Amino acid sequence: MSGPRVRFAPSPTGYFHVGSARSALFNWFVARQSSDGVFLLRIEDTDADRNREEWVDGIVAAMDWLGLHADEGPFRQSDNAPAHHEAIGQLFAGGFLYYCDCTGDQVQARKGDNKTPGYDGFCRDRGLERSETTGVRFKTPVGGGTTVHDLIRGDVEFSHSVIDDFIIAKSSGAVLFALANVVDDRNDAISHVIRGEEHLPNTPKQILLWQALNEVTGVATPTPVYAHLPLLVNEQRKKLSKRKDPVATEQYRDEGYLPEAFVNYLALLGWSPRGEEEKVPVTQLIEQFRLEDVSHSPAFFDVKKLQHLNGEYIRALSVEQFIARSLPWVHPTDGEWRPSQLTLPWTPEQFDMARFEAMAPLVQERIGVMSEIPAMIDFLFLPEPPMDEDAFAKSIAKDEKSRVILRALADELLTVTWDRDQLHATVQAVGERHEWNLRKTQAPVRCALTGRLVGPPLFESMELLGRDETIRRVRQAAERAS
RNA sequence: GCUCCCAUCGUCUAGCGGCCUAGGACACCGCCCUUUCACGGCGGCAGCGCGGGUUCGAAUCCCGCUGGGAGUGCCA
Repeated sequence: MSGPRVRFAPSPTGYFHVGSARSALFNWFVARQSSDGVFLLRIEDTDADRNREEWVDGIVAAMDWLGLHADEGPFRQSDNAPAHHEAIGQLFAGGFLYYCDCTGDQVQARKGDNKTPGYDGFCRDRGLERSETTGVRFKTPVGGGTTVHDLIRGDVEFSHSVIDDFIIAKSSGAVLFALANVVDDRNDAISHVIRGEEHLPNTPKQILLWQALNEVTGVATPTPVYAHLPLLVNEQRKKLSKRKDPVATEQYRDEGYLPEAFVNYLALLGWSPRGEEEKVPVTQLIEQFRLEDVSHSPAFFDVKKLQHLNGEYIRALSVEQFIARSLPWVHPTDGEWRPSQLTLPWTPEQFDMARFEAMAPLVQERIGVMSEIPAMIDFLFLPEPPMDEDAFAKSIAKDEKSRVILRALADELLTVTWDRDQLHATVQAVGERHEWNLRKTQAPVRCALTGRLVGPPLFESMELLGRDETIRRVRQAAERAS
């Protein structure tokens, strides 16, 4: 008994959808559960009008990022065209197909308000020959029905009376998904078809095709086990839309979600690990995952929860790891991956690795995504603090006392021992001299130094900035407000 | 319209007839910690869609209703 053979079969028509990522992940889980399981990647590129080569690269890159490496492939469905056409020949010989030259308008006109869905079978017995206007249709059996055995949903029955004679090849000769997918799954000896719920309605068609192929080829391959995953939906409970919803996996990568966190979160959508802990390493995810346990109802992709989990993963990193993995967002290297559209406020020359390393542990416990890092540390590298005018107005310009304190502090800073504890004591003392507590005093100082009212701990920041620059910024802020 | 799927806190889920006065997590709200913001800790808010059965007993099984979703392409 050999292990499961699963496949992920995306079409390269856009960014790598998070729903696709989850389908890929669940397939990968199943493959990795057996030492001899096989995870196969097949690019379903039969729709020449919509496919673009760059999207293929995108899929591969995104899967690579998530650590979902294919054991076989990536294959191109288009490379299998000869097999698809051979299948059509065999199915024709077996009497399963016919040519049809009806246009959509004609079918519509004939059907009127007939409620039966799909094609009306007009050409079924016309015995048309192949021409430039004929598509190829499958003769769906007239009576009976087909049962889909679904690991997640149980048996789902479809009456043949509601399955029309569907098209399997266009008049151009191009073979369509319905057939190509089945031919390839047979040839690839796929044992489990794990995919989105939207495919459930066309599964009986594919089973019919599979059985027909078994008959005409003389090679009886067992139909695969099916598992249809619940949809991923948005707040409106609608299927995640490429146009309206943030569904591009690439975008999450750019924003600084860690792949291990992303994988962990994806696994939580429609499934849950044992116990009460949700942050679970991928090895345990693989171990515990069971298709039978996947939930039946749609799941909302909750970015807030993703971000929380990501924060947990970030904090679980050692400082060294955190620093190394921050680099693409703070000091990207030529030739290495970097977030697209990343614009750093500082130049590579201005970046100071030592300062970043000193600040890193403080940053690490404050962020949910890596892309938050630059705004927390930019003041360390820029010649002038990036001044937030609202913050300046509120903390410095508004109250004369804050300027008085700033000037007094600048003088004190001239002689104080330059370490965080002394700085702490000094700022506090100067504030208290003017009847301001530390909470209140730190605001104008922080603003003067960092340009903002929120950020990493103040005294460590001062320490790193150095005496001269700190004093200069404090004085400058006080003058500017006068 | 037709076919199919689905239904536990706002969200993701645990629950697979008694362990449930329904557990966890996110979000939200308090409190503590605290130099801001976070992190962390503690606490709180909040749910089995409705109606019938079955059963000694139902969130769990069955039926109906209602609600939501998907499919209904010479797309995948």
